[in-house]
Amino acid sequence: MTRNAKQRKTRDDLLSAAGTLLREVGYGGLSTRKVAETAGVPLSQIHYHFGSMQGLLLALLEVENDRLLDRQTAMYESDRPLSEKWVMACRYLHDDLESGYVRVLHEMMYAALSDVEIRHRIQQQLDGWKDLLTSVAQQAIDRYGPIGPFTAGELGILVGQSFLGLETLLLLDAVKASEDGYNAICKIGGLIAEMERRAGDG
Amino acid sequence: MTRNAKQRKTRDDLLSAAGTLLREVGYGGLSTRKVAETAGVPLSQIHYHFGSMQGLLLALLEVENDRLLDRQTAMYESDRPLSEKWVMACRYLHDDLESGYVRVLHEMMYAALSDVEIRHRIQQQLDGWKDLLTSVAQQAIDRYGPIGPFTAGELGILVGQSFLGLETLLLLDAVKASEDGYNAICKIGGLIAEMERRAGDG
DNA sequence: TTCATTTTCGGTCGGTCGACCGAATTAAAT
DNA sequence: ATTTAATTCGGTCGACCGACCGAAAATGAA
Repeated sequence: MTRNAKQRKTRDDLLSAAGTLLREVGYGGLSTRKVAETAGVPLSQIHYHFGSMQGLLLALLEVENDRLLDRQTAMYESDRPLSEKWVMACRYLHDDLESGYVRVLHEMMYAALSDVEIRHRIQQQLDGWKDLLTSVAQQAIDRYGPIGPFTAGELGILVGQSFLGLETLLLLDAVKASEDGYNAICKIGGLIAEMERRAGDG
Repeated sequence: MTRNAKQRKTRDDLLSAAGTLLREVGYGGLSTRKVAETAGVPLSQIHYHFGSMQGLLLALLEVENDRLLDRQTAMYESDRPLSEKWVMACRYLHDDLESGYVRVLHEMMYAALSDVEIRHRIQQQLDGWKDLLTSVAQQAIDRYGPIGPFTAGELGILVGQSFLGLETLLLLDAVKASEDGYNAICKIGGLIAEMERRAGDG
């Protein structure tokens, strides 16, 4: 293994360990020592590679969010009907919840409440999600005409914040609420399918 | 001041101080000493009145949530048209955000991710919100007929999780997103008004 | 007043935290 | 082979944490 490869491995191990711990013990339960121990690397490597605990978390945030946003973007760029894309998005939600990614991202959002640098990053990434969902909504409006009184931006965000809120419910294991929440979101896919059928291109 | 009154004052001061600090420095920035200092009472009073830091937080959670849920319940029980109630709900959201209550409740939700006792409380309270919103949705369905393919429970949660997600965006100062989010939520009130007009009882 | 109970108080305990340091090790350059 | 720089490592620093203690004060009953 070359020097650079080894260096990168240590870096990745630290990022991976931070993600694992974030899922297991949450943001408040994180510590440099636990991360280093979980990664199986010396404590000092955290400061060497990321400068500080915050630096590590910022890097982790970027890695995790890019992963999700890229996948979602690719999915929406495929040329399936929108209703199928919606079903895929619902399935992604389910998968990401099981894998722990949702937990990681939400932990970072809470970290953002008390850390301006993390907040700025989160804001940029939320902008990315808004742009994606808005463009999807715009395509739907272009094809099927206006949807209620909403602009594409409003529609995109309405969808986004519904998913966001549902994620919160699911993370909290609010069973009574989250079941209906997931069903409601899924049924919206049915509404989209109906819209496609009326336009004759389902 | 009687003995009980003084005792209650100390208790309330601690709860109020915990809320203040939760708004200012977040859950992670809390400490028994800061709370005691902010409240202007000795450190040991926290353990005397609440047994532990967690006990204090559970009490705070109850106080803050009851306040909001009671107000919202009373508002929905008034006999204004639903569209007006919706506008009120949007105004409450705005007020609660400015006052910091939203921040406190969301900080507690974050804490709930890593603390089972807090999580159980949060779950109970989310159930309370679901019940309220579901009954409102049920009334609307009774009066105006089915709304899309949604049950009352699904509709209530759909609304609830949209507000929840919007709160997250607003807390994070995700300006680009939250403006459209707030507008979209408000416009739903317009849709409700239209529904009322069609039924001839707006 | 005397006494028992509740409440308040300052102080301290063991423990964990993030940050940092200087020595040791490794890899590349000459 | 020797030098130089990059990287790894164990260990330690001061700061802060929640929990707890025993003494002291306040309170109400006798």
